[in-house]
Amino acid sequence: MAGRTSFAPTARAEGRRDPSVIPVEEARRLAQMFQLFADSTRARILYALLEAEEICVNDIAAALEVPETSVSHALRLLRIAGVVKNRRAGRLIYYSLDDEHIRMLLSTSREHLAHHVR
Amino acid sequence: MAGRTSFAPTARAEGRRDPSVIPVEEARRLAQMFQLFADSTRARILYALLEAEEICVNDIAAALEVPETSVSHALRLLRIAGVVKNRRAGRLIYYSLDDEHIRMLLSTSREHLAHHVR
DNA sequence: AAGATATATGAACAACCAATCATATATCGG
DNA sequence: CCGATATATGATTGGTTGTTCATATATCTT
Repeated sequence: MAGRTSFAPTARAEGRRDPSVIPVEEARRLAQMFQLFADSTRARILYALLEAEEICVNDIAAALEVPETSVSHALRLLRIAGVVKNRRAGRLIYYSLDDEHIRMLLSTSREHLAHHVR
Repeated sequence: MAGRTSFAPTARAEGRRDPSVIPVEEARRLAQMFQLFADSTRARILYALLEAEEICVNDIAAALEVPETSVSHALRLLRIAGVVKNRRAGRLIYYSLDDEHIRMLLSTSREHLAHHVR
């Protein structure tokens, strides 16, 4: 998969130590997780859940003005990945963020963007 | 762009308040930023920078065993987005993470994955 | 100045993915 | 049980994007 790779000594030859490299498999899973956040619809859903604690599918669709089917597909991916969880209440299914890391991640990201005025 | 949207009253009709919705434009920029993390190569680069503080292009390429040209393309995107910064030292160009939010974001994400054993 | 090293950039192509449409399942009310 | 509501899922498809190859630019050495 990797093509030609450069092994020319550069700064390492000057006495710096190698950076410890994250295992490829872990990087792949991290990237996969970020991919979930890398979509406007899913991002809007996640930030809606960050502020509302718990919302059902149709209310998300209505609030974001996005077709229910899109929301459902989006939630499915997020659910499978363990980013959101749900609970059924009759016909309604309420979604919420799965854990504290996700919440922190979302707010940190929003803060970064706020402070990083380009 | 949005197709048919459901406006059927569900939980909202039962007295819950609307979730405050993140502005579409802000969501778009957040998603765009997450997109940068959503690639194995870029993720590996970012985590390498998280641990090594500062590395030059060739050393990244060597450490990750990825062609230099890929690393360069990856760094370009990250640089434009303000995720990493660089400094030239002769022929070498050292890259590092741009700010503290990025660092926190990266470690939080890794922690989430560690705690979330699927 | 010429060659070597380090990095950047442009273009093209294959792989991936979100939106959509159609349909399926589950729960409620009557 | 039947229609309506709420949500889920499968398939298709147009658009996006990472990798690669080729080439360009910048700096150092001699």
